[in-house]
Amino acid sequence: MDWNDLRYFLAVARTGSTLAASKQLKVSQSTVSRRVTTLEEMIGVKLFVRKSSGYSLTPRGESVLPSAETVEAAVLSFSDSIAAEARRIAGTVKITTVESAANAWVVPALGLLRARYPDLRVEIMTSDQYLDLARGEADVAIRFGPKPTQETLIVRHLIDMQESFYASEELVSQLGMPEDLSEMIRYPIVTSVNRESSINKWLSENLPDAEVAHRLNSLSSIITSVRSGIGAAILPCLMGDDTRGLVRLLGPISELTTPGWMVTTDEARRQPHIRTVIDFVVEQIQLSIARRPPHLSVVHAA
Amino acid sequence: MDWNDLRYFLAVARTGSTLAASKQLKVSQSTVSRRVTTLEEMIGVKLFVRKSSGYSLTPRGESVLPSAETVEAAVLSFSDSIAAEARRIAGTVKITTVESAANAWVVPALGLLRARYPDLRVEIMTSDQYLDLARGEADVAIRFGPKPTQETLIVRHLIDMQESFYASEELVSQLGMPEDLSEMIRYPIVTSVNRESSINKWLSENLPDAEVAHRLNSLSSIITSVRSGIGAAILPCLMGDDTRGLVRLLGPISELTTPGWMVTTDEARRQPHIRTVIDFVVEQIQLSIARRPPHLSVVHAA
DNA sequence: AATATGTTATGCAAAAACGCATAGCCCGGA
DNA sequence: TCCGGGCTATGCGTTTTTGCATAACATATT
Repeated sequence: MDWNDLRYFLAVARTGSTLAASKQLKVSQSTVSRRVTTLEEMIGVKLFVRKSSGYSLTPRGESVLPSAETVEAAVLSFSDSIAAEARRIAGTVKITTVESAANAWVVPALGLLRARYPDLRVEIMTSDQYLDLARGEADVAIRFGPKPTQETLIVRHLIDMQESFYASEELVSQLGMPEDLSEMIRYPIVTSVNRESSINKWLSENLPDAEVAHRLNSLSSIITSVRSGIGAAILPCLMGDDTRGLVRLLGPISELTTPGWMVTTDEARRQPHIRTVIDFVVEQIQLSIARRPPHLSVVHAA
Repeated sequence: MDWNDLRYFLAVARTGSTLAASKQLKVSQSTVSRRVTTLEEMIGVKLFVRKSSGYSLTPRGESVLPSAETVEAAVLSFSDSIAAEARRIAGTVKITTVESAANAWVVPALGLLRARYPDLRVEIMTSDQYLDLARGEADVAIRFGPKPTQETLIVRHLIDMQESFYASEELVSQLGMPEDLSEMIRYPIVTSVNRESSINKWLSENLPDAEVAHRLNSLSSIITSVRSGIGAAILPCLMGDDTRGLVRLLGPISELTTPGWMVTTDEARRQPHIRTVIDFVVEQIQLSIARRPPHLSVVHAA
């Protein structure tokens, strides 16, 4: 016997028709009709009399209704016990990371997190500087670069952040999709003002003749300029892949791949609400990686 | 949330592995694995820790286990209340009908009837004579022929019993499948000894030149002789279609089609156990008609 | 009386679930 | 150290389930 069928039975018993029940259960009327029939066949009891004005309970149906309601109450209590547990997770968690990771991972996860743990608050502080976890400036950080080594920090490897060239679809159709790095000189480059950044260093080493059209000081403004077709830029795949209108030009640049880390302190990790957020965000990151379309999968450039 | 998933949760919690649970639930291991994962995603709680030695409950899983067991108990009690109701249906019911209907419908239904109503006994008396319902010689009769008219009897139309020519597959491959009635003269005929029977009358009118190879006095012996390849016979489709090795030669013979009736007395019908048997048998007959293969569907001969 | 609303059951195509087969992991015993 | 047994997860082809569209029917309303 199918336990789910009891829901259909209850809904039809209450609404008096498979059509009304289907709306309540948010399935099609045909499904309700068929599930109820299947249930009757399984248990060998006609529960309803079918008229063209609707379904009404037979005496036998009437007599088993309380039993079905007991099941429903038990399931509700099961759900409640989970929700109650979730409510015990409460408090505020401060997360710090760079703009791209925040937008790609943390912010999108917030909706589901809140649905699941209504009493949890998250504060996100995007910054290119490292906030000091030990001093309590934040509870959790997602950081990129070499693995943090301070003994007081608890570090968990997340994923490598890859960088790649991006340009607008329009620009690509004008200038043509480059086959290898040398062809990138066709593209004007938009990049950051910080000449010491690893991206700019890589550019001057590997693409010294490129025409740098503009230098901007924030990632989001670089993205905007790329979308508007001004030129190509090296962007984190995290952002480039999720930005409509942008096309990845070449594979990820292996030299610019940097590992990402979930960092926290032992003290913070002991607090249930912080731990909950960490686990949740890590899980969401794994999921978002898993459902990435195959053509954007993580492949190192040749 | 899927109520069924609670069963998978319980089974895995009890057996300690998806493989063992799958055997207990008689589904595949992959299904168990996937259902549990889906449940966890739905409720947003990791219920198990997965090791290659099996699944073991997390603290959260441990804490919701009692709730799930409550649901299970409620479902069990639901089933029990149905079984208990069925046990209240008890007694002996005497059914009389002809051999073909008994074998085709009543006997096959007995297994399921007994599973559903363990305290119900059925006695089947096949007879070509009508037993007297009013005198209590039987409680229910399935009869063929013109609609019974006695006022004291309650009559319900079942289905028309059709008759058709049958022969063994072997004989058909020798003599060839007849295209129309005239070609039936190729076949030796086996029929009943009773020259007044409607079948024999029809034969002498419609196939006067047929060679009657044998005359036998019981339907089952006629069938046996047809199966052994002695000749063709006009048989009820009910029996011919369900007998392995027999092939229907032409469409049903419309003149020989006789309506079938479920007959009982008002007094008998008032008794719950008799009524139960009637309803059950009628239902099974409808089902057996519904799942008849299309090439044997009820079509009148041209 | 015609019409609109609400209802059921069912054919058909799309979507989801399932089982099979398999690769990989871990642990205990030869 | 290697093998065997029990376990998990997952790709793939097949079966089952679902939703959509529809026809048929009853009921109330215009």
